[in-house]
Amino acid sequence: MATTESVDMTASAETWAADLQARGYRLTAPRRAVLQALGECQASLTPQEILSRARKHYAQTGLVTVYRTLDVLADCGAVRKVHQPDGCHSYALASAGHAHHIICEKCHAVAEFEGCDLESLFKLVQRRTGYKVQAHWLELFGLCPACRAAG
Amino acid sequence: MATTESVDMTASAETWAADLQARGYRLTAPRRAVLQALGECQASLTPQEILSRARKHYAQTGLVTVYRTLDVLADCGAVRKVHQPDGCHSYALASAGHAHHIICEKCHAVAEFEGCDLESLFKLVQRRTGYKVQAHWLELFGLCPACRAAG
DNA sequence: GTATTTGCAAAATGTTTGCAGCTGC
DNA sequence: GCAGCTGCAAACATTTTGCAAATAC
Repeated sequence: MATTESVDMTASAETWAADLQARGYRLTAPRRAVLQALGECQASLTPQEILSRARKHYAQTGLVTVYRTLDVLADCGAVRKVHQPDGCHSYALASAGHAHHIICEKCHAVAEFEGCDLESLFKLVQRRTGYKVQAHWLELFGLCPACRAAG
Repeated sequence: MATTESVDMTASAETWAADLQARGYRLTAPRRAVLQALGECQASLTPQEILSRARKHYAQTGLVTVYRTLDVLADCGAVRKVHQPDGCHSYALASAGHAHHIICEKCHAVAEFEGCDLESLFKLVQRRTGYKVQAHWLELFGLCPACRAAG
């Protein structure tokens, strides 16, 4: 029903909303709606999906604003683009810090994990290829607990 | 000019060409041109870039055919889509087997490496998140030997 | 009060499809 | 010779841009 403001915003959505303001961005109704849409869904969403979910919170939201909001959120590190073999046009709300995704191949739910210890791998690759490793990107695919249970 | 056949095709391009035929696909001039374009370039290429390089080998090549050839090659496992933070619209010729990419952030050269030992990480993630890990995807970013030397 | 943000329409970009003619096998 | 392949043009989907009205602060 959204009585007034950030009512029933998930914790992470609320945190990022504050972050947005701290950076001098204005906290508008559409932006709040996008954050809520992303926050209440544990799967990654395409801009279109974000739009339709955001409209449940703020009906006049436009697709263009979704794109622009995603830009702003990416700038703050609040969203990550989720890359999947069959397409990389979906976004998920990020938690703070360096993290990786594990994505359910069935329902596309996304979970994050940290603490990847890849240092020894980097050393090996560096020795083999001659490249200097500066960044990395790791995504896992599998089945989430719910889909495992379902069958 | 292309005297007759697979003149000056790189080794891997030639291997994949044979593979294509073995699978019942026809080995046509445009397909050969696309394979050559990918084979002689160690960086990942967008469809547009592939087109212009392929035209050096077979001038009438069309963009549509590049897309269709990439589909066919992907079906054979001959190309991999290279995902980068700033876009995932480029392709690179693959070597056989499970492999990962390391991509130069400066010149976009791509090298492959194998032998990622991530089993222990998978176990950890599985325990922490409850997901069953089925596949993974790892890409490293850094500087290739040439760009390192260049400063 | 003002600079930022919005939504619409339109443009730009990237990819796919329909179809008649060409070509590898 | 014939199925598979090609190139063109056109359709389609997705993302970006221009601009006047709306709104957060």
